[in-house]
Amino acid sequence: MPTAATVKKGVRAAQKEARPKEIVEAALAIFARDGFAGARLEDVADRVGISKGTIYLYFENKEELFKACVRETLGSHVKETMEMAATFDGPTPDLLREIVRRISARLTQPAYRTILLLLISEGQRFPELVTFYHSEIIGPGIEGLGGVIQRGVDRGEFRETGLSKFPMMLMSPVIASVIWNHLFGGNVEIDPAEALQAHLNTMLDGLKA
Amino acid sequence: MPTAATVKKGVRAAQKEARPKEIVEAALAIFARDGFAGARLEDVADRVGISKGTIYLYFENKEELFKACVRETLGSHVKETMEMAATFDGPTPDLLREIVRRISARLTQPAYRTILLLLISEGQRFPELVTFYHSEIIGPGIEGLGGVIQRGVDRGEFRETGLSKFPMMLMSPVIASVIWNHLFGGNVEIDPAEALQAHLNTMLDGLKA
Amino acid sequence: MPTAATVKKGVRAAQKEARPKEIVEAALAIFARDGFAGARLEDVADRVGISKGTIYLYFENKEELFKACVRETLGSHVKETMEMAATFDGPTPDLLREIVRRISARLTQPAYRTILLLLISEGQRFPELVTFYHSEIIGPGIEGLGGVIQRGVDRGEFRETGLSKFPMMLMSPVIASVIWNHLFGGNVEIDPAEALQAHLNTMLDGLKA
Amino acid sequence: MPTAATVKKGVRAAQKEARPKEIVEAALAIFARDGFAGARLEDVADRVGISKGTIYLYFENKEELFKACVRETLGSHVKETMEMAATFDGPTPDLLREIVRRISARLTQPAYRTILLLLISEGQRFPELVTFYHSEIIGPGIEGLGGVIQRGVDRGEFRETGLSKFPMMLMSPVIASVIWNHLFGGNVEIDPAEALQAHLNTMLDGLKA
DNA sequence: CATGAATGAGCGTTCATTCAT
DNA sequence: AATGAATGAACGCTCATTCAT
Repeated sequence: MPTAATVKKGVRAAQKEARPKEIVEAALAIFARDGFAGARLEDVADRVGISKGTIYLYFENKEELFKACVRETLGSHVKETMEMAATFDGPTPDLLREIVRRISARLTQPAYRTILLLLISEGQRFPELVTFYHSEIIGPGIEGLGGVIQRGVDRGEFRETGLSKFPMMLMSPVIASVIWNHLFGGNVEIDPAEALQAHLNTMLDGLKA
Repeated sequence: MPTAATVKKGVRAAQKEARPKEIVEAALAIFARDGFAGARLEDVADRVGISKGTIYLYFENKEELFKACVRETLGSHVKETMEMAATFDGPTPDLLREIVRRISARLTQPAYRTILLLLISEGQRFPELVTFYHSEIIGPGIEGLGGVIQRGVDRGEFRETGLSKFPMMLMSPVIASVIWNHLFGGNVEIDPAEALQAHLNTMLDGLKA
Repeated sequence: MPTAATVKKGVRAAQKEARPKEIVEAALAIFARDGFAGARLEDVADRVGISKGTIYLYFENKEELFKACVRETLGSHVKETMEMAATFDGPTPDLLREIVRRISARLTQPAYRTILLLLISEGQRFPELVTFYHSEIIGPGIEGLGGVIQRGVDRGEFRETGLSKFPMMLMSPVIASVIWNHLFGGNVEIDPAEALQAHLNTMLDGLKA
Repeated sequence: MPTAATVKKGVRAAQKEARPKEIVEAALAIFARDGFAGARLEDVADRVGISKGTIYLYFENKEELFKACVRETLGSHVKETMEMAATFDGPTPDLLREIVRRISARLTQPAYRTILLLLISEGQRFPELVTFYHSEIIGPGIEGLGGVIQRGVDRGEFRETGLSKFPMMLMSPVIASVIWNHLFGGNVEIDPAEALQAHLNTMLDGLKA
């Protein structure tokens, strides 16, 4: 039976456990707006409603906070998608569309987009993050997409084209439109899904055996 | 034939005239490495072999120096390419290949790549640069590529596809590969020309009427 | 009787509350010695025994610190003196002596002298301070002194003289002697009180009806 | 017969001789506006229409330039006035009025006012200037005025008052009104001559035997 | 656990001064 | 004599980080 004290403690404990996530979320917003060097930890603290010092109870320093932002957001979605692909049982074009759609959906989520853009900007300064990103996301992604294209060729659905060498290029319209919207969003917004659709349509026609 | 006097004068004058370009080149390297906020003007100065104060003889402040870097590097190459396209007289696929090849060649020049990446990172903080970039490069580029695709459709060489709505997506593999190499260059380098080639081959097949 | 806790808290709180005054005092000394432009905030910090950055926890910038010095020191003494004058009930010469003595006492306090001299030096760069000074000190002072002279004339104690037009000129020997001592103090010090006495004696004789 | 060359040389020589005075005049204006520390030599150079470096052909450094400004402007007017006084042959009040009027006229000349204010602001940093000022202007002035007052007492025109001890206090309304106008000139301008007149009238009545 | 006052290293910018021309 | 490009020391201000409470 929880006493008043233990209840309080429970609230506190819950708060304490939620803190890192709160901080990471706030930090993500500030890093997105100001870049790594330009971001001020005070702005992060203000956004969470805590004091600057508190951040240091959960993260060693600014750099570690940044890394946590990236690691936390990335997750292992691609791996799961690829596992799905392995058991897929239908025409390869449909499979390809589904895979690309999934990755694209992920890439265009606000938090993920932010991370993508931050990795582009700050990647050089955080090689371990890039390595992490590569091993978690990019490597499996390439392998998976490559496998699917090969499946299409093997099943006589696709011609043999240079694309098998650069399967990640299938994602290029999504990446390009994310960047496009980030830069020129104010003027002409591109719908990444639509751009991707158009791109895929053309590509799949081009790939057709 | 220059006299001693003109030579002497020339040395001074030449040095002075060369300064801004030297500084911009050095700044470009430092900005590329450290970002705008992270860059130290002292590093720029050291790279040129001058003192920090000298930078201020040529640029009002850090921000103006950054803008100068962008403006200087961008130039008006796209416009010229598009003017070429207007007078081209042959099969549209060939024209498209040539245009994309040219833009791609430009985009993959080291200085230009740097600017591209810097615009992605810092564009939010320099809206006028983005506007400038849009009006000098992107606007004409879209218009030009769109016209060429339309030309193909008009001449019965291309089918009508969604691509006419997003002509800039033709460049997406180049942009994606530039970013790819920037991030993962250490691991798996993509040759943008080759990636582009593969992409174009597939696309043009897909576009074929 | 304060418990250990309140004492502890008190020490902190007291320290924090005392900081602005400490800084202002130190700044006053440095500004007096070096002028506004010549003063170094590091000297101010050293004088208080804090670090440069700490000043910025209490004052927005050098200019605001300077303004705070002036505002803090000026106060509203003149107004109070003038209110006293309104209820005075005796011969006007005695009243005039008392008023001038009071203002003089204030003007010759070290901090006040410093401010007076700083206003002379830097007033042009801080028009709002001058306006503040005028409205707090000078305006009421003129009005008050003028009223007292008029009182003397009305009561048949003073002749009508040009002095009614420039009542602040009654203070001129004090101002002049403050400046005199500031400049030549090392050589021949003037006792402002004595100078004022001599001046007033002569003036009051001259004013006598 | 001067050739074109010698004429040119003559012009140059004249120019060269005029330079220091030009520079001092410009410097005076800048020092008056910005104070010693705040003044920029480039502003001085711009005002003359020369380059920064040229100043150093005529003055060792900023400090010497400042000193030159003061020394050049001060001159020895007081001494001459006092010599006049020695041969004056009429009622002492008239003599006193004349002397004070002369000094006052000098003190209110723009250049001289500027110097007076600069000495007040910067005197502490330039003790030798203060000494110079004292020996050239103040010392003779005190002695002269004191002598005149004594003359009045000796001739039975003045009473013995404390003023003989502080003869420079006779000038206090002029000094005070110069400062007054410097600070509050925008609001209520005082005519130093008129203020002096009023002051003298009262004083001389008060001094009357 | 949380605070926030304090630190101090660091950077952008200025400007008196120098010196090759 | 005059220039003006270049220097470099200095200073205002910021902010990640620490630590006593």
